[in-house]
Amino acid sequence: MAATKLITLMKKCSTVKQAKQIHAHILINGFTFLRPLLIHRMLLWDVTNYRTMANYAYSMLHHLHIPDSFSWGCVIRFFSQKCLFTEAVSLYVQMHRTSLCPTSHAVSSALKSCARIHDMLCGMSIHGQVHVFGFNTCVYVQTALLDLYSKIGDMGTARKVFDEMANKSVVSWNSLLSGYVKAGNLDEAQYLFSEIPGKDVISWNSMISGYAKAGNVGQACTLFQRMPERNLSSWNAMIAGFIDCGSLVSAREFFDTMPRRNCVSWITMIAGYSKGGDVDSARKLFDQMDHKDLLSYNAMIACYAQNSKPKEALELFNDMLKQDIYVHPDKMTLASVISACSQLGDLEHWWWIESHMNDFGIVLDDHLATALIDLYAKCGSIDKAYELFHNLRKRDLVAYSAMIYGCGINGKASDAIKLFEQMLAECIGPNLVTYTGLLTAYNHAGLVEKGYQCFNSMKDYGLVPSIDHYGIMVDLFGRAGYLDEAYKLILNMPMQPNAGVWGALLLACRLHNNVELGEIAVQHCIKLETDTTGYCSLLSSIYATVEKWDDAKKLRKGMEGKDFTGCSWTSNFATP
DNA sequence: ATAGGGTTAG
Repeated sequence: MAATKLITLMKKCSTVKQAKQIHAHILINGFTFLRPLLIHRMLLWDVTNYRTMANYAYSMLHHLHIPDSFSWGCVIRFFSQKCLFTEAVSLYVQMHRTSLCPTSHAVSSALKSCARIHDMLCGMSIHGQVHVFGFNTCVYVQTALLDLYSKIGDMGTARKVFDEMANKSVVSWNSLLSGYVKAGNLDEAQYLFSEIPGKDVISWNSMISGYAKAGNVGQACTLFQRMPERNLSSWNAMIAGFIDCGSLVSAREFFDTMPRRNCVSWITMIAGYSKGGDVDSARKLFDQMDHKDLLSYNAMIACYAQNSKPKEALELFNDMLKQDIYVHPDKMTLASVISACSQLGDLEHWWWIESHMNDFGIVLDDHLATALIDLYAKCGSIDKAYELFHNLRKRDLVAYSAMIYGCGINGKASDAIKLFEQMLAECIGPNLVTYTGLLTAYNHAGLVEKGYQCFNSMKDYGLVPSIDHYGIMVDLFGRAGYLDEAYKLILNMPMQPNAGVWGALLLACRLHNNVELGEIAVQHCIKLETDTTGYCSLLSSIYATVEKWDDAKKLRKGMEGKDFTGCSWTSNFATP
């Protein structure tokens, strides 16, 4: 077959199977020079299974006897366009080892990929190569470089690259602008915005979301009305801005009036309802969506997981896997799903998912491992949790807090304290969640004095104890028999005590048979919660123990006909 | 090459 014929075939070919046939012909005829062209053509396809494509492109590259820089550039650009950033960077490194001179496509795509995965080590080394290979005047490469620094928030370097650029495009301006917006430097952004020659929609949109994120919705609205042309993103930026300011109603108004909507509009709105705790409205919107993509499923599943509806989260996850057009779950899906399993204490559901990890094409990363630490710890497998914790690449605040809490609920107070000290040594500042775990640990170990010291040390880190922290302290004092201290703590709380706090006191009164405080506590509990049978039964058993039969009788009469055996409150505080 | 969307701990 002639080379020209093969080139025509290449232009028509649209499946991997056809490409393989053409490739075979190329090999038979010895037209190796046609391989880069085939790769190039294939990568222009609009296909859904990028990973298969990417793997194939990669293997083609390695079948070339001497891969040329053009082919490398094509494949690297393809990977970065399809969001396979880690793969793109590793390809660039491989190419660099062959001592080929990269194309501008290769360099700019590699820089973009570094920016997305925050691989600054690689990014900066490519920065060095930019000078070596003489891309000082290439707008694409320089803009990608500027964008890299802009994205990680190093505005000084970003500005330096920008100032030294011989040619700037509107993209370069926008890149710098979005960096200032993200850094919250609105003054600089505003000044830059006024200087941009030939602003486009993206410049306007960046400025709008800058004002909206800073809480200045009024100014965002003004710009929105003044801008010469609006696109979908302009509307979406306004919706996101309203949601950031908590005005869900205005967000919904914009959502309803916009001329067209895309997935981003829907997801922004769903996430907004989720943050506001309005799960029903979120689900209603979700059901109205025509084409649900991965991100819309993720938003809805996360909505359930974050609003204490783990069963619904898992149900939706199962629905997602059963769709006609298969939606491939990703790491973010699993993070929410693991959180749901953890809330249910359902380790077996996770094991089922784990057995499908390869099918999903998901590799465990630190983020998922942290979610798993919480799951395993909650299910009592503290050793497995420790194993995951030790295998983390980097232990951050969330990982430490999850592990400390895990130790706390598993009665390993000394481990929790050790972890806390280790965390401080690594200069990671604790937050309220860390202290919840730590206080839980002291509570389970019954270490009253140390626990109280710990509670008082919160202010050293600028932390104000929440109602839950007070609840744990009341429980700790109360169980140890320091009922007066527990009561004093409640009276001195800076906020209104809730049923949980009074309930902890009531339980302590039951343990130590204190009628006076028990009556006070139960009165507050009844005032604060509708389902009060559990509280009453606790009080009644106090009466019974101290042989106040009349009071016990009276109380039981009041509860007649009510079933309090399955009361969730009593099981929450059940003694070990 | 730039804007607008979904992840983990109580």
